[in-house]
Amino acid sequence: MKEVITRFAPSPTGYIHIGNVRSAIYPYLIAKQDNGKFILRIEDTDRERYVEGATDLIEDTLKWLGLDWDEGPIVGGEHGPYFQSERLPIYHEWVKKLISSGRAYADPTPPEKIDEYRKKCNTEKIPFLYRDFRPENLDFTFREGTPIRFLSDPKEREWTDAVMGKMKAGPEVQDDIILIKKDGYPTYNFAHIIDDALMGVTHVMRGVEYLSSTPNYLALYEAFGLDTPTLVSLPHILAPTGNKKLGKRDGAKSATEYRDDGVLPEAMLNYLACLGWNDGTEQEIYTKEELIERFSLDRIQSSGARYDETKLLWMNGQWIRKIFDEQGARALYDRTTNFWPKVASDYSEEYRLSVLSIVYDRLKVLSDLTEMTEYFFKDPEIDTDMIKNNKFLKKLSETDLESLLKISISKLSDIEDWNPDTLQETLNWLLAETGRKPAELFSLIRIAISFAPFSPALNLTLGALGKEVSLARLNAAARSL
RNA sequence: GGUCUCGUCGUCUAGUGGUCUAGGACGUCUGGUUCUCAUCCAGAAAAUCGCGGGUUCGACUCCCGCCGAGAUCACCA
Repeated sequence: MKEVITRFAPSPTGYIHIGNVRSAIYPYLIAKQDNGKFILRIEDTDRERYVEGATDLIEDTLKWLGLDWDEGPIVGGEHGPYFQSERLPIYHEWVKKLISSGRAYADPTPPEKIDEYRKKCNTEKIPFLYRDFRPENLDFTFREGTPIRFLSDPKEREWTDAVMGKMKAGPEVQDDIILIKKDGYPTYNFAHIIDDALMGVTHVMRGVEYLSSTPNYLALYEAFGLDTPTLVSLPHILAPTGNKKLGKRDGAKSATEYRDDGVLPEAMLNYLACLGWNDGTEQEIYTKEELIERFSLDRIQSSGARYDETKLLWMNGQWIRKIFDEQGARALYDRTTNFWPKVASDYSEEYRLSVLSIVYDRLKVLSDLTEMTEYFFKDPEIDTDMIKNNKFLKKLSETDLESLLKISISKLSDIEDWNPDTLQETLNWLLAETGRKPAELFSLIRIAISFAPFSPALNLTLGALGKEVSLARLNAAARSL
């Protein structure tokens, strides 16, 4: 058995949105499972749609997700170059082979003429096939500036798709496809076949939209005498609404946007891998290593799967907690660098770490940190309405509130070893002494020190804030009443 | 229009003829965890398995037809 070699072959036409990264994940997974190779190839044969910088975006995305490629841009490899635009001589050499065996011809027919043929077929309601309009005396010479077409041999074809199963197609879908465009660049249809063969690719994975053109690819493999790789059609990821595949028009974000919002690559990989695939167990959270071990082509769903950001976010929360619990606070902290509020930079790393340790379990995305932790780094703006309108506090009089705060301040001031445990003891004592319900006393203190809609457990929040800051804020709140 | 693909809770899915009065997860709702938010825990609602025929003692599972949705028919990939 040959080693598994797969590739991800995007076009540098802009950022790759999440609907497309799955077709990088799956090939990566099966290559690694087999200890094989994963290749990155840039299909930049459309010079009009080429976008400067798009290749960097693609590379960033793969790197972020941990999908390291064994061959391709940056890392090189024995089958390069990995940009199709640098492989023109190769395509020309191969197309010449086809021409000399009489299976490809130069076609000078202008596009306008072809459009005419097409329109004619449309009005007559018959399928348009270029081979029906093929010039009479075929020109079997390679010439610059003239498109080269494949001379098709339409017939019944059968093949197996790893996801879709047994497939067959009749001659009515096979045609004289363009191999080399007028500008000398190859078409996707032709280039990918040559590249995959030369690079030893064993599994071709791509979206289902290529299923219809597969018979043409089969004809090409046959004409070249090349082995057909295992073909794998990946169903579309559907937009949140409607039944169309997820695209940029639906606001599909790039993977890197999610990164910038504080989605962990582990969560993204996990979510996308399990969108349309499962291992048959009830497990939901998978590490990359587990995915590599468990992934199998035959369990890829054959129907499209809807993209559900809510579930991605849930999974991200799971991963945030998993990393904290299994790898420690420090490991999670290292991921949070870009997400703290600006003022946090005035504080020590140790302090930020202690804040993270008490808020991490309520983060959905790391960027929640920005708003969620502001009061740990900056005295909050006092908003007495927040106290007065609180559902537990609004029935208390101002004097009640004031005396509650006073006794709390004085008792808390007595704490010598300020830590969550001693704080809890004192809080409990205050509860007993004042006869107040936790809802009343705790709400008051919590609001007074944070003026935020929510905070971690009171003793933890006070503990992190420290004695000095906590008391100062309580005093300030008391004065404002 | 031709060709092809797909069709189980709102969503992702389990399910390969009886163990399915259809299981899990997200989301939703209800409780619990000394206040809040979140986590966590417990529980609830939620799918006549697209529809109609067959085959069979028995069908979500097999066959046929229909319907619905999508893809494709470029010198784009």
